[in-house]
Amino acid sequence: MHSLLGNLKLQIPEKLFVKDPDSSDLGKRILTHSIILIESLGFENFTFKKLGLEIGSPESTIYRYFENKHKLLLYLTSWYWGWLEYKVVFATANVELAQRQLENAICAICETVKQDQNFSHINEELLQRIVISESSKAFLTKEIEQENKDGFFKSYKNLVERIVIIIQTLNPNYPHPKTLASTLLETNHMQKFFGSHLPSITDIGKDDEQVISYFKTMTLSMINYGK
Amino acid sequence: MHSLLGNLKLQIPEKLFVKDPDSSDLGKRILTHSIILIESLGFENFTFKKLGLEIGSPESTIYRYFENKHKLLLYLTSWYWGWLEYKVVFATANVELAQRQLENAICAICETVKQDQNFSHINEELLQRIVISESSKAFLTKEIEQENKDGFFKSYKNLVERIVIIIQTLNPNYPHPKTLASTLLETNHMQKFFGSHLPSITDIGKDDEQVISYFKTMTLSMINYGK
DNA sequence: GCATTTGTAATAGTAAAACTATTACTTTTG
DNA sequence: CAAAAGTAATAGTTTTACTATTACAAATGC
Repeated sequence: MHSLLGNLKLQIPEKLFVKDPDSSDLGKRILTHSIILIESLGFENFTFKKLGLEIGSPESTIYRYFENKHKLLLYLTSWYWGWLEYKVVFATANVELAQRQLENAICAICETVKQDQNFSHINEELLQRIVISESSKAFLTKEIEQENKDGFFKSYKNLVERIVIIIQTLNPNYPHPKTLASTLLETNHMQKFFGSHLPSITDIGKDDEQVISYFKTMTLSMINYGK
Repeated sequence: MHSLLGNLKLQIPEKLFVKDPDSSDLGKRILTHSIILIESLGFENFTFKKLGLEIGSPESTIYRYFENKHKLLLYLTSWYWGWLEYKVVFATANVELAQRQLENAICAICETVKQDQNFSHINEELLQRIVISESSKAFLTKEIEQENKDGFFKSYKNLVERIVIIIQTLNPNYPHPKTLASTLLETNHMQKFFGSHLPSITDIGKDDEQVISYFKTMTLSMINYGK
C-alpha cells in the first residue's frame, strides 16, 4: 500500500497554497519540517521564522509557498484526510459483506500510524498527532463560511461521504449516516487526546483495540437499532 | 431555576484569575463584555485592547483581573460547565427511573439556551455559542499537562462525573461510561457547529429535538447493548 | 487626623509575531 | 546572449501580547 501511495499525488485545494510545495525540493522541505516543528512546538508556538531557521531559509521564502500558517495547517490536514480516504478505500476494496466493510473502515480510521521507514517527505505518524491536537483549530474560525466556499474542507467531506456510503449499504433506512460518520472521525481523535492528556474523562487507554471495539459496538448498535 | 442560580456563586479554579472578576463591578463588566466580544469577533480576533475600548478602560486594567486571554477563556468555559452541571442536577433531581434521569440530563445538555431576560451579568446564550466554537482551543494546547495539574479543567471533569454516575445507575456493567459521557458533551457541540457551518457533513439541523433524539438513541442503544 | 497601606487605573512603553516591500541573484527561453 | 521569469535574501512595518512605572483614591491604623 505504501508503495502504491508513493506514486499517487493527493489532490489538495489549489487556493491553499501560493506555490505548490510538492513542485520543488524546497517546498517538500517546508512540508517535512513544518510537520516536525508543529508537532513538537504546538501550532500556537509554531512560527514561519522558526521554520525558516530549521530549514536554513529566511522567513519570507516560506511566504512564497503559504500565505500564512493557518493555510499551511489546512494544507497538512487536507493531505491527511486525503491519505486516510485512500486507506479506507483500500481497506474496504473487494470486501463483500457490508458489515465487514464498516469494520475494516473503522480499523483504518482508528489505528495509530506507526512507520519505521518513510516512503515520502511526509511523516504520517507525526502528521496524525498534529491532526489529533490541532486540526479542529483549522475550522473553528469565523472565516469558515468563506473557506468552505473556497473548497478548503473538500478532503474532509470526501472522507465523510465514503463512510456514509458504507453505512447506507448496511442499512439504507438509518436516519443519521452523516452525523455518525463525522462523529466517528472526531470522537476517535478526541478520545485519543483525552486518553493521553486527560485520562480521567475517558475509559480508553493507549491501545487502539479499545477504541476500535468501542466504535464497532457504537456504529453497529446504532445502525441496527430498531431495524 | 434562574432565581435559584442567581443566588449561587459558581466555583471557579482560583489560579484562573489574578483578581476575582466577580468581586467588583468592573470585573463583572469585563466578563459581560468579553462574552459579547469573543462571540462576535471569534477568539483569535479578540484582544484585551478591543475589550478595554469596549468597556472604556485601558488594556492594562484587564490584566489586573486576567493574566492573558487564554485564562479568560478557561474562566468562561469553567463557568459554563459549572452552570451546566447545575442544570443537569436540577433536571435529574427527584427522578426515580434511571433511564428517565439520563433522558432529562441529555435534554439539559443539548437544549440551545434561549433567554429573554438576563438574571446576571453572564449572557448564557452567547456563552454557549462561545463554548461551541472556542472551548476546545482552551485544552488543545501543549500546556494541558500543567494546567490539568493546576485544576483548570475541574468543572468539566465534575460534569463528566455526574453523567457517568447516571450511566452507571442504568447499567453498572457498561464498560465505557466516561467515554460515552465526554463524547456526549463534545459531539453535541460539534454537531451543532457542523449544522450551522458545514451542513453537508451532518444530518442534524438547527432543531434541538433532532440532536436530543439522536443522543437518546445513541446512549440507550450503547448502554443496553449486550446487557 | 493624618500617615500608611491597599486597591484601582492610566501612560507609555517592550518583545515578539505576522506579514510585506524591495533588491539581488539565478535560471529559463526566445 | 539579452530579456523575462522564477527564486531567495534583506530589511523593513504593523499588530499583538504583555509589562514597568506612575498617579490617584479609598480604606485602615495608631
